[in-house]
Amino acid sequence: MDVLSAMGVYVRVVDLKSFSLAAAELGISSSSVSKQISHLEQHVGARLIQRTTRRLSVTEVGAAYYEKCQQIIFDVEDAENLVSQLQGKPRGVLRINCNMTFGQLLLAKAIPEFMEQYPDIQFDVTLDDGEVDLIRDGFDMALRITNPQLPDSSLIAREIASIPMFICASPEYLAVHGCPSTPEDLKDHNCLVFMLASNANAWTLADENGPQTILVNGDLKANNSLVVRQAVLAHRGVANLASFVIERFVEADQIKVLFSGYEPERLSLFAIYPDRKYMSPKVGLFIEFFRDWLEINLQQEFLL
Amino acid sequence: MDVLSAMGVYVRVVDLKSFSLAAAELGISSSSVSKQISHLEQHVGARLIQRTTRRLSVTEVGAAYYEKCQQIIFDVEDAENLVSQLQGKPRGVLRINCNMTFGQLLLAKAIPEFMEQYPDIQFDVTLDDGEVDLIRDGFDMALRITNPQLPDSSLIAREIASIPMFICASPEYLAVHGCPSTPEDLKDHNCLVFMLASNANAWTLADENGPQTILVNGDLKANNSLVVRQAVLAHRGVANLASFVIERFVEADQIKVLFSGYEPERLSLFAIYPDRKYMSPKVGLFIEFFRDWLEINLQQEFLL
DNA sequence: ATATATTGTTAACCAAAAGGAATTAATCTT
DNA sequence: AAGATTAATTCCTTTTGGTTAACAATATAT
Repeated sequence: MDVLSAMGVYVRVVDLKSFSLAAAELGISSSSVSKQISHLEQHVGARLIQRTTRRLSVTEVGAAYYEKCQQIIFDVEDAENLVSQLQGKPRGVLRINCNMTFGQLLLAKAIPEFMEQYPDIQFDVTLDDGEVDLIRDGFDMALRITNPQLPDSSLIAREIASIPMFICASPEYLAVHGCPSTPEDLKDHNCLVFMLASNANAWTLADENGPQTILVNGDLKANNSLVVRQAVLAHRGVANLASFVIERFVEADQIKVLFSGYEPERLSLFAIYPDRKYMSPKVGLFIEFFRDWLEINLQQEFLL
Repeated sequence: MDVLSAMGVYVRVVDLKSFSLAAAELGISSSSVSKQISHLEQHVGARLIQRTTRRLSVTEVGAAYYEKCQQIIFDVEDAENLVSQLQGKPRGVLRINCNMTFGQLLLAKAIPEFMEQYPDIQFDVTLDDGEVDLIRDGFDMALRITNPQLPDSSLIAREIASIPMFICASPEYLAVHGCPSTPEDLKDHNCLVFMLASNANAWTLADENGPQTILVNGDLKANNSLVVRQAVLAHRGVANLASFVIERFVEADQIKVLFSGYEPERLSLFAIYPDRKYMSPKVGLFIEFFRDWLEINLQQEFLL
């Protein structure tokens, strides 16, 4: 039996508390999962998971063994990273997680260029805006846009770009509703918010007197900034969107940037990766590449 | 591929610096070893061993990976020990190394009794008097008789018995050569030495005035105490032998114990095992058993 | 220098194990 | 009680790991 792969299966089963979910995630059949767990139990000489057809519970022994398995799998990866590092030839699959819209608009463009340069690296890209546990979900790294605050946990978060935000609206909307000139004026406008951060409708604007935060209201909240952008383009209201979301439309004069005297609080792009002794060279390499790529392709000053 | 077993093979190949020796030791063909190493190299994406048909050298990458593999294999065993421990059901093979004569005379008797009691434990016994590296040679534990001095290294050495030594000779020898009564008298006798410890011909005897050490000479040195005993039985001279080596013959009056006023320096029996977080219950169990067994079966006072 | 022995690699082949699909069994929900 | 969900089991196919034998390369002995 391949003990190591069985350990991997076991860990996923315990994580997901389900044979079938683990099977789906690992891309194998549930019968295979069942067999592997049985074999592993036979191998260690103890029942690891108490299972009825309907529910699983990890035994005391199983819980202790689970911890060990996690560590061992981690160490095996570490060893392979070490080799890869000493070897100087990055290889293998880079499993990357990224925010939805940023991924669609920027990461999606950067990856083919990177792959051109490093043909021995494969990509496995997952875009979503939910909470991610890198280790649990098996990602090598994540790209996350958040307020520039320090993320938690044992992960390393490296800020690789600062994302300018812009309060904006369509010319047509402004023609009808007027152009807000002070932050206070926003209270009288329909503010379309991209709702991910907990306080997405608190917009912070800074001028030479320092920052101020305005609570805004409107008739659309969406968890996807393209939905918000679409509403802006349909003249529905004012939004606070990232430069990369609107740049094309600003250049085409379909969207106007407001508040030239103020600067909305920027967001930060963090590259997040596990803190391991030997980082996979793939990860380091891609982060470097992407940082440089963004410096060229993220037109930070396109309308300041 | 079974990465873990390939790691095991790799470690042995590096240890022994030979594919064929590793194959022999692991009980598989050398072609299998060759394949596994190749697969492992392919898996990690680097050459681990630089090989001509005649000589091996571990690459820089291979050396680093070797360390990792050792640790991983160790940790996997540790995890299984942990399970076994929590489980309370000792299982599996106990690989034990022991001194030659002690093993033949005492360990050999104890093992069947132990197996009677714990039928789920198998034994793999190796007797020799050479230097042993538990980890390298894959033993779970060793039993070693030495002067009561602290052994080195990262191993745990637990003294489980004190072995009385006796200066002895056959009645026939004594009739011809006389009976030595002071340690100094030994200089005039043919002293047969069991030659393992570096200073085997320095015999230390203690009386109420404290210990004194005598350098003895004779015409036989052997690295096996049964050879020495045989010489004693053939009236060749005086020897310093462990109680368990001569007891049968003392009881049968074929060997006489000398120096009732003195006590030769005792040796200690150490149980030696790796210092791991989770000791295999097999090991602990057997040590306990054997200590108790020796207390009954090692007739420490049979002729004092 | 030539022959010989040793050692790792490769190829062909075989047995055993792993993996998948479909069926069965168990139990939770309604 | 019926239906739905989930793990176990069975049967079948594919893959892997292993062996033997022939081969290539390189020390050592003569």
